[in-house]
Amino acid sequence: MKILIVEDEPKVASFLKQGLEEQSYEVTVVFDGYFAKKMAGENYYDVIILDVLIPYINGLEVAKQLRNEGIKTPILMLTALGSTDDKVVGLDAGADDYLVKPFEFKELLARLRALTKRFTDNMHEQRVIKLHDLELDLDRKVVRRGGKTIDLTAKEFGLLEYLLRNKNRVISRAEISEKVWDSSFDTSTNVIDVYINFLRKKIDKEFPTKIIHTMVGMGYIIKTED
Amino acid sequence: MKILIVEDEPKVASFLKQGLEEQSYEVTVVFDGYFAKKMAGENYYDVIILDVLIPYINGLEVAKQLRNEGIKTPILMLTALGSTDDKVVGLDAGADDYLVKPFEFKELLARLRALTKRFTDNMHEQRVIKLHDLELDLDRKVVRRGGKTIDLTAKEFGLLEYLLRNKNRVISRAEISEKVWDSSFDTSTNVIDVYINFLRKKIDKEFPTKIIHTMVGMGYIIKTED
DNA sequence: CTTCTACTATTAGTATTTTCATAATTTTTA
DNA sequence: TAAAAATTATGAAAATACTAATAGTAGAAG
Repeated sequence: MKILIVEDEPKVASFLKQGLEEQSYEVTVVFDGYFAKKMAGENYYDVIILDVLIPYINGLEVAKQLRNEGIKTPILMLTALGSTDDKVVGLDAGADDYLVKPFEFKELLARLRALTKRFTDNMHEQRVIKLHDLELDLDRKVVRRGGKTIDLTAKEFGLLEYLLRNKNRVISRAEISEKVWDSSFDTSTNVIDVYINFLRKKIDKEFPTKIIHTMVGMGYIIKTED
Repeated sequence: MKILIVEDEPKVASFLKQGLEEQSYEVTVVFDGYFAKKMAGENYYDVIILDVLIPYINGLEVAKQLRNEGIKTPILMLTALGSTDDKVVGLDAGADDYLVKPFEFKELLARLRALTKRFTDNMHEQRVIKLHDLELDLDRKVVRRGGKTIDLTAKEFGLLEYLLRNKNRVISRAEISEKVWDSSFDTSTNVIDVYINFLRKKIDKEFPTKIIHTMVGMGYIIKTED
């Protein structure tokens, strides 16, 4: 998540930068309106934190001009001026939110979350379960290992997903039968064994570190260490 | 522009209603969380103004539940509690903005403008969905690929739109049935398969790179790479 | 009335899942 | 420790499930 901070007071700027980086945002700081426009125009940011009182071009003007250029990055306006009129002007200039200094850092964080939420909602982050060098991609329904993409059938995928969600834990055949085949366990069949075999061929065979292990008399376990 | 106001204090409610109607918003007022959920679920609103302290289900819970249901209508949270923690909780519950009572009406208006702007801006930029050399034009309801304009029927278009909005993700027939046909999945029909076939004929057949892919036993996925 | 759309029915072909027989391995028993 | 028993692995065949493709029908739209 990339953030552009536009703030000329060094104290505030470094305080923000540090705090946000601790939350693992990628932070860029600029000190005046001129650079703010330039950076926002040339780079992509998830949010812009924009102080109103900055050199050259003030924050309101920066917001207005960015919007005119069609840049829709959410803007959180920051200022020492707390009157309603100031807020109204700021919001109408194109800001999406407005925060009055001094503010508590956790409120800033909450407002940032609110601003970026809509964005991340749409960009549904891809759901992936990882173990060692193996990736199970729940959206694309494929597995990747060592750079290679491996196709699995529906049952194979279902079985591997269940095992991965329960990695480092021995899973009995009865449990697998119930959760993956959703039926009570039937001793007269060895489908599970067969599918374990299928999985091994596809995801373990050509790799030195095996991840599927048999626990004789107990079931199977998925893990990396031997 | 339609607004839902959720506020149980009659004075505040009627003050808001009157003021907003003067600004030519269409206003609906409900007095408790139960009705709020019901109305927001069944009707379309551009913004919801949501008081925190309301009967039955409090505002925070209403916001949370609406978001869980996938309703993304901007929410402006309203409350007498002004502490930072309250704001943080409110914003994290799913609110897009937070206003502390008492507030000036023009600040409310400004924040409403900011909230609806963001929303309507998004609407306008999403008028064309692209993937590779395929364009889905939501205004003209046509598809273009390789310079050619392809006409689709309503159902074909609806299906392709849904798939494109979920590109790079395997979509099950159940999901398609629910979202495109809005009915629960019925195994006794193969409409979906047939429509996939229609789409393939129209948008994939004469092009080397296919974008509709079958994942046997799982559903369909739209993507370019093989 | 004709054309178009949404859908159903059916088929053949293919991919997947399961069963089964046998081999290999591990555990138990003597 | 060696043989027997139990458990698991594997390959191939059989059964089943799934999908593509096409033709046909009812009803809406023009």
